[in-house]
Amino acid sequence: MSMPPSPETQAVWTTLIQAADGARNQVESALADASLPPLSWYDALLEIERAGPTGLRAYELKDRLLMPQYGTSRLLARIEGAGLILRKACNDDARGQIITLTEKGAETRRRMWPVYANAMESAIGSKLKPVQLGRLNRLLGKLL
Amino acid sequence: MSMPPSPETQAVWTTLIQAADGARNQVESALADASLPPLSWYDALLEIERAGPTGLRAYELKDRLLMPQYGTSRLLARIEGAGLILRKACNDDARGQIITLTEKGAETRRRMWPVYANAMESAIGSKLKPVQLGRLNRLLGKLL
DNA sequence: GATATTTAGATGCAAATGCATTCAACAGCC
DNA sequence: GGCTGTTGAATGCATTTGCATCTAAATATC
Repeated sequence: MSMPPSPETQAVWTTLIQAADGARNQVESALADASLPPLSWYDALLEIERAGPTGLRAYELKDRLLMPQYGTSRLLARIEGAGLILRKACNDDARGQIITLTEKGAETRRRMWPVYANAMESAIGSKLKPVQLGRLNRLLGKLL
Repeated sequence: MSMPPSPETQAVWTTLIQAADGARNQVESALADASLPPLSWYDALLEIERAGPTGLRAYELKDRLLMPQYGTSRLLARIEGAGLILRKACNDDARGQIITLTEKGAETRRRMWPVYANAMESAIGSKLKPVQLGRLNRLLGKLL
Protein backbone atom coordinates (compact mmCIF):
# COMPACT_ATOMS: atom_id res chain seq x y z
CA MET A 1 0.00 0.00 0.00
CA SER A 2 1.48 3.27 -1.07
CA MET A 3 0.24 6.39 0.67
CA PRO A 4 2.23 9.49 -0.21
CA PRO A 5 3.62 11.21 2.86
CA SER A 6 1.67 14.21 4.07
CA PRO A 7 3.45 17.57 4.30
CA GLU A 8 3.56 17.11 8.07
CA THR A 9 5.29 13.77 7.65
CA GLN A 10 7.81 15.33 5.32
CA ALA A 11 8.41 18.15 7.76
CA VAL A 12 9.01 15.70 10.59
CA TRP A 13 11.38 13.69 8.43
CA THR A 14 13.45 16.76 7.69
CA THR A 15 13.58 18.19 11.18
CA LEU A 16 14.21 14.77 12.66
CA ILE A 17 17.26 14.22 10.51
CA GLN A 18 18.54 17.74 10.99
CA ALA A 19 18.04 17.74 14.73
CA ALA A 20 19.73 14.38 15.17
CA ASP A 21 22.68 15.25 12.93
CA GLY A 22 23.05 18.60 14.61
CA ALA A 23 23.01 17.16 18.08
CA ARG A 24 25.40 14.40 17.14
CA ASN A 25 27.80 16.80 15.51
CA GLN A 26 27.82 19.02 18.56
CA VAL A 27 28.65 16.09 20.79
CA GLU A 28 31.29 14.72 18.44
CA SER A 29 33.06 18.03 18.12
CA ALA A 30 32.98 18.61 21.84
CA LEU A 31 34.72 15.27 22.31
CA ALA A 32 37.18 15.92 19.52
CA ASP A 33 37.97 19.37 20.91
CA ALA A 34 38.79 17.75 24.22
CA SER A 35 41.05 15.23 22.44
CA LEU A 36 38.74 12.42 23.47
CA PRO A 37 37.62 9.40 21.44
CA PRO A 38 34.42 9.52 19.39
CA LEU A 39 30.95 8.78 20.64
CA SER A 40 30.93 5.21 19.37
CA TRP A 41 33.74 4.42 21.78
CA TYR A 42 31.76 5.79 24.66
CA ASP A 43 28.74 3.65 23.91
CA ALA A 44 30.87 0.55 23.66
CA LEU A 45 32.84 1.32 26.81
CA LEU A 46 29.66 1.96 28.74
CA GLU A 47 28.07 -1.31 27.71
CA ILE A 48 31.20 -3.20 28.55
CA GLU A 49 31.44 -1.51 31.91
CA ARG A 50 27.82 -2.35 32.62
CA ALA A 51 28.54 -5.98 31.93
CA GLY A 52 30.82 -5.93 34.95
CA PRO A 53 33.92 -8.06 35.56
CA THR A 54 32.28 -11.04 33.85
CA GLY A 55 32.51 -9.12 30.62
CA LEU A 56 30.36 -9.86 27.63
CA ARG A 57 30.48 -11.50 24.25
CA ALA A 58 31.15 -9.52 21.08
CA TYR A 59 27.81 -10.47 19.59
CA GLU A 60 26.00 -9.23 22.68
CA LEU A 61 27.68 -5.91 22.24
CA LYS A 62 26.67 -5.76 18.60
CA ASP A 63 23.06 -6.41 19.63
CA ARG A 64 23.10 -3.70 22.25
CA LEU A 65 24.83 -1.13 20.09
CA LEU A 66 22.59 -1.88 17.11
CA MET A 67 25.66 -2.11 14.94
CA PRO A 68 26.54 -4.36 12.05
CA GLN A 69 28.77 -7.27 12.94
CA TYR A 70 31.78 -6.02 11.02
CA GLY A 71 31.40 -2.61 12.57
CA THR A 72 31.58 -4.07 16.03
CA SER A 73 34.52 -6.22 15.12
CA ARG A 74 36.51 -3.24 13.93
CA LEU A 75 35.44 -0.91 16.69
CA LEU A 76 36.64 -3.48 19.21
CA ALA A 77 39.91 -3.82 17.37
CA ARG A 78 40.52 -0.08 17.62
CA ILE A 79 39.49 0.17 21.24
CA GLU A 80 41.67 -2.78 22.11
CA GLY A 81 44.53 -1.16 20.25
CA ALA A 82 44.17 1.79 22.59
CA GLY A 83 44.39 -0.56 25.56
CA LEU A 84 40.90 0.17 26.83
CA ILE A 85 39.56 -3.38 26.74
CA LEU A 86 40.74 -6.96 26.96
CA ARG A 87 39.56 -9.80 24.75
CA LYS A 88 39.91 -13.23 26.26
CA ALA A 89 39.07 -16.60 24.79
CA CYS A 90 35.71 -17.99 25.75
CA ASN A 91 35.47 -21.32 27.56
CA ASP A 92 32.17 -22.66 26.38
CA ASP A 93 32.56 -21.47 22.78
CA ALA A 94 35.94 -21.59 21.14
CA ARG A 95 34.84 -19.13 18.45
CA GLY A 96 33.80 -16.54 20.95
CA GLN A 97 35.60 -13.94 22.97
CA ILE A 98 34.90 -12.32 26.30
CA ILE A 99 35.34 -8.59 26.44
CA THR A 100 36.21 -6.78 29.62
CA LEU A 101 37.15 -3.24 30.47
CA THR A 102 40.66 -2.32 31.58
CA GLU A 103 41.20 0.29 34.26
CA LYS A 104 42.36 2.63 31.54
CA GLY A 105 39.13 1.96 29.69
CA ALA A 106 37.06 2.79 32.72
CA GLU A 107 39.04 5.92 33.29
CA THR A 108 38.65 7.04 29.70
CA ARG A 109 34.91 6.55 29.85
CA ARG A 110 34.81 8.58 33.04
CA ARG A 111 36.74 11.41 31.46
CA MET A 112 34.48 11.40 28.44
CA TRP A 113 31.27 11.69 30.39
CA PRO A 114 31.38 15.33 31.52
CA VAL A 115 32.19 16.49 28.02
CA TYR A 116 29.51 14.29 26.51
CA ALA A 117 26.99 15.29 29.17
CA ASN A 118 27.70 18.94 28.75
CA ALA A 119 27.28 18.86 24.98
CA MET A 120 24.09 16.83 25.31
CA GLU A 121 22.68 19.29 27.75
CA SER A 122 23.41 22.25 25.54
CA ALA A 123 22.13 20.51 22.41
CA ILE A 124 18.94 19.23 24.00
CA GLY A 125 18.27 19.88 27.65
CA SER A 126 18.77 23.60 27.41
CA LYS A 127 16.41 23.91 24.47
CA LEU A 128 13.29 22.44 26.03
CA LYS A 129 11.41 22.58 29.29
CA PRO A 130 11.14 19.36 31.28
CA VAL A 131 7.53 18.79 30.24
CA GLN A 132 8.45 19.22 26.62
CA LEU A 133 11.30 16.76 26.98
CA GLY A 134 8.81 14.22 28.24
CA ARG A 135 6.45 14.82 25.36
CA LEU A 136 9.20 14.73 22.79
CA ASN A 137 10.54 11.52 24.18
CA ARG A 138 7.14 9.88 24.07
CA LEU A 139 6.55 10.94 20.48
CA LEU A 140 9.98 9.83 19.32
CA GLY A 141 9.46 6.53 21.06
CA LYS A 142 6.56 5.80 18.76
CA LEU A 143 8.91 5.88 15.82
CA LEU A 144 10.92 2.97 17.16
CA MET B 1 28.20 26.59 32.85
CA SER B 2 27.92 22.87 33.31
CA MET B 3 24.53 21.44 34.18
CA PRO B 4 24.44 17.66 33.99
CA PRO B 5 21.72 16.41 31.67
CA SER B 6 18.54 15.26 33.35
CA PRO B 7 17.37 11.69 32.77
CA GLU B 8 14.69 13.09 30.45
CA THR B 9 17.35 14.83 28.40
CA GLN B 10 19.35 11.64 28.18
CA ALA B 11 16.27 9.71 27.15
CA VAL B 12 15.52 12.21 24.40
CA TRP B 13 19.10 12.06 23.19
CA THR B 14 18.94 8.31 22.88
CA THR B 15 15.57 8.06 21.21
CA LEU B 16 16.37 10.96 18.92
CA ILE B 17 19.48 9.29 17.60
CA GLN B 18 17.84 5.91 17.33
CA ALA B 19 14.74 7.21 15.62
CA ALA B 20 16.72 9.25 13.11
CA ASP B 21 19.15 6.45 12.32
CA GLY B 22 16.33 3.97 12.03
CA ALA B 23 14.33 6.14 9.70
CA ARG B 24 17.34 6.96 7.59
CA ASN B 25 18.34 3.33 7.32
CA GLN B 26 14.86 2.36 6.22
CA VAL B 27 14.90 4.95 3.49
CA GLU B 28 18.43 4.11 2.37
CA SER B 29 17.70 0.43 2.12
CA ALA B 30 14.48 1.03 0.24
CA LEU B 31 16.45 3.03 -2.31
CA ALA B 32 19.23 0.48 -2.47
CA ASP B 33 16.73 -2.34 -2.89
CA ALA B 34 15.28 -0.51 -5.86
CA SER B 35 18.79 -0.06 -7.31
CA LEU B 36 18.50 3.68 -6.91
CA PRO B 37 21.15 6.15 -5.74
CA PRO B 38 21.46 7.08 -2.05
CA LEU B 39 19.52 9.76 -0.27
CA SER B 40 22.27 12.35 -0.55
CA TRP B 41 21.87 12.27 -4.31
CA TYR B 42 18.19 12.94 -4.00
CA ASP B 43 18.67 15.98 -1.83
CA ALA B 44 21.23 17.40 -4.23
CA LEU B 45 19.15 16.67 -7.32
CA LEU B 46 16.11 18.25 -5.76
CA GLU B 47 17.94 21.45 -4.84
CA ILE B 48 19.43 21.68 -8.28
CA GLU B 49 16.06 21.10 -9.88
CA ARG B 50 14.52 23.80 -7.72
CA ALA B 51 17.14 26.23 -8.89
CA GLY B 52 15.65 25.90 -12.35
CA PRO B 53 17.41 26.26 -15.70
CA THR B 54 19.58 29.04 -14.33
CA GLY B 55 21.25 26.46 -12.12
CA LEU B 56 23.10 27.31 -8.98
CA ARG B 57 26.60 27.64 -7.63
CA ALA B 58 28.33 24.81 -5.81
CA TYR B 59 28.69 26.83 -2.64
CA GLU B 60 24.98 27.59 -2.63
CA LEU B 61 24.31 23.90 -2.76
CA LYS B 62 26.68 23.27 0.11
CA ASP B 63 24.83 25.89 2.16
CA ARG B 64 21.44 24.37 1.42
CA LEU B 65 22.52 20.81 2.02
CA LEU B 66 24.36 21.69 5.23
CA MET B 67 27.32 19.74 3.99
CA PRO B 68 31.04 20.32 4.31
CA GLN B 69 32.65 21.85 1.27
CA TYR B 70 34.67 18.81 0.34
CA GLY B 71 31.61 16.60 0.73
CA THR B 72 29.72 18.70 -1.76
CA SER B 73 32.62 18.75 -4.15
CA ARG B 74 32.83 14.98 -4.19
CA LEU B 75 29.12 14.38 -4.25
CA LEU B 76 28.90 16.59 -7.33
CA ALA B 77 31.77 14.72 -8.93
CA ARG B 78 29.94 11.42 -8.49
CA ILE B 79 26.61 12.75 -9.66
CA GLU B 80 28.24 14.32 -12.66
CA GLY B 81 30.00 11.05 -13.38
CA ALA B 82 26.57 9.47 -13.60
CA GLY B 83 25.52 12.10 -16.10
CA LEU B 84 22.81 13.60 -13.91
CA ILE B 85 24.14 17.15 -13.81
CA LEU B 86 26.20 19.56 -15.85
CA ARG B 87 28.87 21.87 -14.50
CA LYS B 88 29.52 24.94 -16.58
CA ALA B 89 32.01 27.72 -16.06
CA CYS B 90 30.67 30.81 -14.38
CA ASN B 91 30.80 34.16 -16.14
CA ASP B 92 31.11 36.57 -13.27
CA ASP B 93 33.48 34.41 -11.21
CA ALA B 94 36.12 32.37 -12.96
CA ARG B 95 36.59 30.16 -9.90
CA GLY B 96 32.96 29.24 -9.80
CA GLN B 97 30.78 26.75 -11.58
CA ILE B 98 27.12 26.69 -12.45
CA ILE B 99 25.33 23.45 -11.82
CA THR B 100 22.29 22.41 -13.78
CA LEU B 101 20.23 19.27 -14.02
CA THR B 102 20.27 17.08 -17.09
CA GLU B 103 17.10 15.40 -18.29
CA LYS B 104 18.50 12.15 -17.00
CA GLY B 105 19.02 13.81 -13.63
CA ALA B 106 15.45 15.01 -13.51
CA GLU B 107 14.22 11.60 -14.47
CA THR B 108 16.31 9.88 -11.84
CA ARG B 109 15.00 12.17 -9.17
CA ARG B 110 11.46 11.45 -10.33
CA ARG B 111 12.04 7.73 -10.13
CA MET B 112 13.51 8.03 -6.66
CA TRP B 113 10.62 9.95 -5.18
CA PRO B 114 7.97 7.22 -4.88
CA VAL B 115 10.44 4.88 -3.20
CA TYR B 116 11.66 7.61 -0.90
CA ALA B 117 8.14 8.79 -0.15
CA ASN B 118 6.93 5.33 0.57
CA ALA B 119 9.73 4.55 2.99
CA MET B 120 9.27 7.91 4.71
CA GLU B 121 5.61 7.27 5.13
CA SER B 122 6.13 3.87 6.65
CA ALA B 123 8.95 5.06 8.90
CA ILE B 124 7.15 8.14 10.13
CA GLY B 125 3.73 8.96 8.78
CA SER B 126 2.24 5.60 9.57
CA LYS B 127 3.47 5.71 13.14
CA LEU B 128 1.79 8.90 14.29
CA LYS B 129 -1.53 10.63 13.98
CA PRO B 130 -1.58 13.97 12.15
CA VAL B 131 -1.86 15.95 15.40
CA GLN B 132 1.10 14.12 16.83
CA LEU B 133 3.12 14.83 13.70
CA GLY B 134 2.46 18.51 14.22
CA ARG B 135 3.50 18.39 17.84
CA LEU B 136 6.59 16.36 17.13
CA ASN B 137 7.63 18.70 14.40
CA ARG B 138 7.24 21.73 16.64
CA LEU B 139 9.28 20.14 19.42
CA LEU B 140 12.04 19.01 17.10
CA GLY B 141 12.13 22.47 15.60
CA LYS B 142 13.17 23.87 18.94
CA LEU B 143 16.33 21.81 18.79
CA LEU B 144 17.49 23.57 15.67
C1' DG C 1 48.92 49.15 -8.69
C1' DA C 2 51.39 46.00 -5.53
C1' DT C 3 50.50 43.19 -1.60
C1' DA C 4 47.72 40.76 1.68
C1' DT C 5 43.31 38.45 2.81
C1' DT C 6 39.47 35.97 1.78
C1' DT C 7 36.72 32.85 -1.06
C1' DA C 8 35.52 28.89 -4.53
C1' DG C 9 36.57 24.60 -5.33
C1' DA C 10 39.65 20.33 -5.67
C1' DT C 11 42.51 16.82 -3.78
C1' DG C 12 46.18 13.73 -1.14
C1' DC C 13 46.07 10.96 2.54
C1' DA C 14 44.33 8.55 6.46
C1' DA C 15 40.46 6.65 8.76
C1' DA C 16 35.86 4.70 8.72
C1' DT C 17 32.00 2.17 6.50
C1' DG C 18 29.51 -1.26 3.63
C1' DC C 19 29.41 -5.53 1.31
C1' DA C 20 30.46 -9.91 0.52
C1' DT C 21 33.15 -13.61 1.72
C1' DT C 22 36.02 -16.33 4.56
C1' DC C 23 37.22 -19.56 8.35
C1' DA C 24 36.41 -22.18 12.21
C1' DA C 25 33.45 -23.97 15.65
C1' DC C 26 28.98 -25.37 16.97
C1' DA C 27 24.30 -27.82 16.53
C1' DG C 28 21.08 -30.84 14.40
C1' DC C 29 20.13 -34.92 11.91
C1' DC C 30 20.62 -39.48 9.76
C1' DG D 1 30.46 -41.18 13.46
C1' DG D 2 29.67 -38.35 9.11
C1' DC D 3 27.09 -34.64 6.73
C1' DT D 4 24.59 -30.27 6.56
C1' DG D 5 23.31 -26.00 8.03
C1' DT D 6 24.12 -22.18 11.19
C1' DT D 7 26.61 -18.95 14.11
C1' DG D 8 30.71 -15.98 15.95
C1' DA D 9 34.03 -13.29 14.32
C1' DA D 10 37.54 -11.45 10.96
C1' DT D 11 38.96 -9.50 6.62
C1' DG D 12 39.81 -8.08 1.43
C1' DC D 13 38.14 -4.72 -1.41
C1' DA D 14 35.75 -0.70 -2.89
C1' DT D 15 33.41 3.45 -1.51
C1' DT D 16 32.80 7.24 1.54
C1' DT D 17 34.20 10.50 5.02
C1' DG D 18 37.25 13.82 7.52
C1' DC D 19 41.08 16.77 7.78
C1' DA D 20 44.26 19.55 6.07
C1' DT D 21 46.12 21.66 2.35
C1' DC D 22 46.46 23.56 -2.21
C1' DT D 23 45.58 26.50 -6.35
C1' DA D 24 43.56 30.16 -8.48
C1' DA D 25 40.61 33.93 -8.59
C1' DA D 26 38.43 37.71 -6.21
C1' DT D 27 38.42 41.39 -2.88
C1' DA D 28 40.42 44.51 0.39
C1' DT D 29 44.30 47.47 2.15
C1' DC D 30 47.74 50.45 1.69
